[in-house]
Amino acid sequence: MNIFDHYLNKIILLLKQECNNNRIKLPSNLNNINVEIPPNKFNCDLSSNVALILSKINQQSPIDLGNYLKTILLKDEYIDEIDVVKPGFLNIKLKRIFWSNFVKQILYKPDEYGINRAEKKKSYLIEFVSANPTGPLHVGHCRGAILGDVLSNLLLFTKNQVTREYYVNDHGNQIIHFSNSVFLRIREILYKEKFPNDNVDLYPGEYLIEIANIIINNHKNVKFDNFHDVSEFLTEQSVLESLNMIKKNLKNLGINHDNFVSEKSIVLNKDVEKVVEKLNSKNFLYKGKISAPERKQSKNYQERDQLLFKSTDFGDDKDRALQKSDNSWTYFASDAAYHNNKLNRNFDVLINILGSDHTGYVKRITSVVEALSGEKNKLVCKVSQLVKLIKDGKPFKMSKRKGDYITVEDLISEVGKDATRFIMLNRSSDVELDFDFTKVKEKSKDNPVYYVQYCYARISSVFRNLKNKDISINDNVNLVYSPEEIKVLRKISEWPKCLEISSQKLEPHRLTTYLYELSSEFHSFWNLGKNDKTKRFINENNSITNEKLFFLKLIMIVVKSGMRILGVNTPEKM
RNA sequence: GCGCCCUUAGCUCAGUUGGAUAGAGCAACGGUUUUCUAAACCGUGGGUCGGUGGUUCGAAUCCAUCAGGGCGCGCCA
Repeated sequence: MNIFDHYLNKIILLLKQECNNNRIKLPSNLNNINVEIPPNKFNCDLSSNVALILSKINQQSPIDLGNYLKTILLKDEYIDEIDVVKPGFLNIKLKRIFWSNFVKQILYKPDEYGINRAEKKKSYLIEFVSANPTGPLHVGHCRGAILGDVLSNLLLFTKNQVTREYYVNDHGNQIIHFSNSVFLRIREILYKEKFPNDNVDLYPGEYLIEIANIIINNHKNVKFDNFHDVSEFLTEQSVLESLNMIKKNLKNLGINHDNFVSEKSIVLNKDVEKVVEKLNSKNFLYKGKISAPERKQSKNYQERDQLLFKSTDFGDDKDRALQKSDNSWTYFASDAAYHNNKLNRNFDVLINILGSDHTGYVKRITSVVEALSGEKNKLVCKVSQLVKLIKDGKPFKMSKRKGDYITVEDLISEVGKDATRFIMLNRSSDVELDFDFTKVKEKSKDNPVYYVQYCYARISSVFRNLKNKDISINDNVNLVYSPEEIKVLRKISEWPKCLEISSQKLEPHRLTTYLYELSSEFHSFWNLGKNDKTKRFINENNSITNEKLFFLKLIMIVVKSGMRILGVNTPEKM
């Protein structure tokens, strides 16, 4: 249960009663009234702005109104005291019996904690990674991949339906260049023909040699004399082998997609023609010219009539081309077809995770989805900003042209899956992220991954050292918690709120922040036991009180489920 | 020139969707281990929330505008 929502509802109910009895006036909109986490210094459990919101309409000062509301709220069986503070906040302190019930309630249904059953559940399609099948994943793909995966976990945890999808761009010029590169590598291996290093269209990466070797070994009877003769076969095989590499990378990152949708199959199925027809019938297409880009370098731009989609109707800067000069479809056209395909599958919400280099693409694709579906926020695009790699205090850049970029494989073998996932989510996706190899590998409190894992390991060690640990929960047990323990319980009580905001805003980085804070509260409490034996978990009889046992279990539940959503392990020993 | 993102302590960043005296970590300095894991804890110092104007009981948060940084900007995918 979310105690903040719970008390907000209680307060609103009481206000309505007071209003019916003509003792106070209420505005038509009560949405601004809230019950929040109080700032740390106040030592209370809940905080509400009711008096501030209602003071105007009731023509009373917030403090006076607050004092009146206080007398009403104190009738609640679990409210211990209320302070009316400066501008007019009500700071509410709950009785110890409340915390006793709170703990028991979670332990009755540990798997349910944090899930808002009242909330409307939706079905989501999350498209993420969708890197071109022209080689293994590199660090640049990593952040978006983890973001999409954890977002999926999060929405699933809160009982929504989620489909994880990868769009395979196995069609178009890039793929031709790619399979041509594989062809030349095959020639290099078989006939010692030198691979041309000066052609910018070709893919220079070393992994192409690997792919070439696999294809040679699997198809010994195929002759690689002329690219055009084998191009179809070779493209298929090259894409297949790249996808195998990518899937292996994803697996090592702990990511599993439900679907891989092929662009080629969309094109061959004439889905592009269908979507063009659909857009045309809705009057969103026309033949016309678009202006040259405003950038200084592009001087040799030639205007010509082409088939355009009216994305400016939806707020885009310019209308967008669907056909190239050779009358083949643009990437945008086939992507429109793919999104139409998504819409036909009847999801409530579509989410695309994109890298920052695709920001310019967001408007046209949301526009076309709006045009096709008639719904404004049907497609939500989350853009994740760049990752800056740092090693030994110095940034190091990767360059795709030279083919010497850092792969996901390098990353994982260097710092491990857990640290990679946690650190990639340690910041809001809206800001650039420093990924410092030396720091991420560090095993100390400076490294948030270990800090949270260590919290779990410490709790596990208590259970290892205990003899009697199976005390069953009982309605009649009244758990009496100390102020220090209640401090930790308050943090526990914020968990459902954290989950709710994270899933509403699609911001999983809030989980890492929360887990770090919870761990910090726990470590502080742990260290109190150094000076005060009564604060230790295991007492002289090598046993544990109900309070402490349940307290530990609670923290374990939250840390474990939080880390599960992040896809990070919680080892019992460190 | 246009679009998106960012600007908060010396550094890296949170900030509960407009609230209270703005919070962490790092770095600096000082302390804590006969005791459940010191991969930890406690304390001290550190701020014009990029600038300016506006909206209101109240702004880091919303609006306008300016400045600085990042990413992108024909039919490449």
